[in-house]
Amino acid sequence: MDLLLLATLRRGPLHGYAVVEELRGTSEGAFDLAEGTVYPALYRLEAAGLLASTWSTASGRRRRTYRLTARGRAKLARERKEWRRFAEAMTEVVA
Amino acid sequence: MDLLLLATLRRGPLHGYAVVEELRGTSEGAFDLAEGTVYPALYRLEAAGLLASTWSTASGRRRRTYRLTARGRAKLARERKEWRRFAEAMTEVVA
DNA sequence: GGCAATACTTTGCGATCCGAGGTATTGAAA
DNA sequence: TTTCAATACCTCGGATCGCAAAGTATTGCC
Repeated sequence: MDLLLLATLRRGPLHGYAVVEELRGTSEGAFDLAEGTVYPALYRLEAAGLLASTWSTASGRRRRTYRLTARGRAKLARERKEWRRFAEAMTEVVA
Repeated sequence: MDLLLLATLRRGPLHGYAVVEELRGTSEGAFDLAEGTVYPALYRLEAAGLLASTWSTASGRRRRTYRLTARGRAKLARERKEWRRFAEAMTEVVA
């Protein structure tokens, strides 16, 4: 989840709902994450200092927009490495 | 976990402890799973009818040897497909 | 005799995913 | 004009699960 969210925000800030839709889109439905999953995960990442958020209003709806912090970018880099290592090991075992 | 264990047993039966060692080996330490993880997972898979086990004794030590059932093989095939789909989606998002 | 390795078991904590329900606003359809 | 889908957020509770930790028992080496 952490990697998923950090990666989704790597191209620029997005608000929570947009993150959900982005993930539904780019993964062709493979990651159809419930809001009850994504929102708490975003809070967690912000609490950990990996994301920062700001409130705004667009067409009468309040939005909370998240962006990567420096630590978030560093974490993303680590997580990507870890994912590659994991995927390789899986391929090795499952092959 | 399920995929990991089913895949490890696809070449033939192994007893629990051997499964742990096998996973440590083929993944070059990437999957250093605690026994408290593997044994309960094996019980779960057996309870689900995906594995079957038989007791034996080798050099004074009792062993529980697991093998894939027909349903286990079917499950393995499904899980492999699912893994590939997941890995592709991850690559798409993380790329 | 002691200690590492083999082999299996159980308990309990912490993390986390998700379904389900809730609030509020906008805009289009009926 | 009322209703409903879509947008956008929040929160609770159940269920699962990985793992650390501790325990039992045997063999075999030092």
